[in-house]
Amino acid sequence: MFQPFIRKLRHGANLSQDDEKILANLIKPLRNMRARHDLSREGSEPRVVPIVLDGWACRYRMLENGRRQITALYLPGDLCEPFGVLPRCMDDTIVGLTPVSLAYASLAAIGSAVRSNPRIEEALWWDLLLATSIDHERLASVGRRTALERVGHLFCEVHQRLRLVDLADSSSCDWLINQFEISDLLGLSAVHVNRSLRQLREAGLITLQGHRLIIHDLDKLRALSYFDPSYFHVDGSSSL
Amino acid sequence: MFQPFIRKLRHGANLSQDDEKILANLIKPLRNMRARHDLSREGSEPRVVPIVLDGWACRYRMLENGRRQITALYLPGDLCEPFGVLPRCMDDTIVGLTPVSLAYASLAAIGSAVRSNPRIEEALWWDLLLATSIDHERLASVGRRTALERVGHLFCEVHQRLRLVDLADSSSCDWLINQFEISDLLGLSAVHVNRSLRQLREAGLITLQGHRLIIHDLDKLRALSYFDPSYFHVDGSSSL
DNA sequence: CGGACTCTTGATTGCAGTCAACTAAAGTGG
DNA sequence: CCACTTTAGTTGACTGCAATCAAGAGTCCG
Repeated sequence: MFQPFIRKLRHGANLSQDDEKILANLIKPLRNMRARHDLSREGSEPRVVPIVLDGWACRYRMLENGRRQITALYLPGDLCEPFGVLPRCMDDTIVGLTPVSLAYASLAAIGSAVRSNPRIEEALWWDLLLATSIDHERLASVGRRTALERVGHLFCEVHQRLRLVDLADSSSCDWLINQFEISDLLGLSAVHVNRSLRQLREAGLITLQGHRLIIHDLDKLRALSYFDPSYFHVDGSSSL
Repeated sequence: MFQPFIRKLRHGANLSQDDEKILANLIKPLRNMRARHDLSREGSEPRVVPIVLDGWACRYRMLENGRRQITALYLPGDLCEPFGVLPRCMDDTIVGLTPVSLAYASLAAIGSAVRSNPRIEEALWWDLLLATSIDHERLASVGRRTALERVGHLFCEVHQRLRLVDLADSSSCDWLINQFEISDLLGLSAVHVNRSLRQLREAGLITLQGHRLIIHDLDKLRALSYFDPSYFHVDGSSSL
């Protein structure tokens, strides 16, 4: 049940069986949330970090004129906040993009686990570093890549992230968000996302249907998108 | 000498005199670096976090075709890495945009200070939260705001950040980067940055000369850029 | 005083946004 | 089970913001 979270952290430190038990015990109440329901204000206790176990979620900022930017995408195994702190007041919102099953870990419990166990500390810091690196790579995409490259890069990123938690095979994975959501993630219009998808499809690189992404030629897709998995900070991630 | 760093952290926790002494002792070797010199591989010890004390620096990713995206801007008082971890391998580069004077704090020293002192822990986590929030706001700018709004927003952001460390008055501050660097920060071309600057100048909102930014009408500039300082997570930051 | 940046401006191009209409698919209720 | 509504995806025509190309002016500094 807690597998995605623990499977992810295995990439960040050499965890023992006992370490994993401690991590499993951190995760307390479990909830199923409807899509589009606000996750952030929902902890049964106040100072609590949401962890996605199943489904996809995101964090976004609403701008003026209805413009929206999704600032982070949360997949199974992801912490929705840094593990040591919660914002005093929310300036952005966390919602499920699909129905989500969620666990909560209290800051206090995480803190004592971190203090007593250096491998857990290492794993959680690695996770935070990965989240930052993904943020920065997205900024580089949105700032400097073309629409086609951005869309292709997003497919590569999500595929790689799902592989980290054993939720993707070498050429396919779930795809649970629609074109509007892709556009708000990448700073594009939905119409243009649609055109870029068509190009990728017609180039024979991907198929997208029934909530499933199939990548027909990963190497070509990565080359086209300038996707280099080294920013994941995982050993051997390129051959993963 | 360490003032910017400590002045910044005061916004994150209610630090006592003793807390500030501990922070000052964290900072060890001090160095002056030339502009454009790589800061990240320069710690005298290996596991060490650079802290900017004077001058401006940045982190960037080089993409193909010479495209570049600056992913973070570092002003006096800023930590250039999260305080608990260093990447195993660098996927991006940290350089000075001006001559920079730099301090280094070892991860080990930070760790023991954090463990022994909850206010220091709180302050450092707040700092990390702020860095993330600034990153996300930039992503929203680059993804969803027009060129004029982006440039105006950047002025507001830097002005606000320099106010946090008492390096700006209510209507002016240093401005140490050129138009090329602004363009790589905001995902624009340098030519278009120049045109946006002209618009802001002709609207009577700002003057930019001699490494100095003068904001003639902060309220109007903020309104035009949709800048809302609440994302700084500082109490009363709007009236700061 | 010459050379190197940096800034400025005009002309042109092109990528991506907007508007609009239509199709397909997925719910929903009689 | 089938009309009906809603949501998601698709495509074309047109527009516009920002990129690119190019040339010239200012400014700093050895």
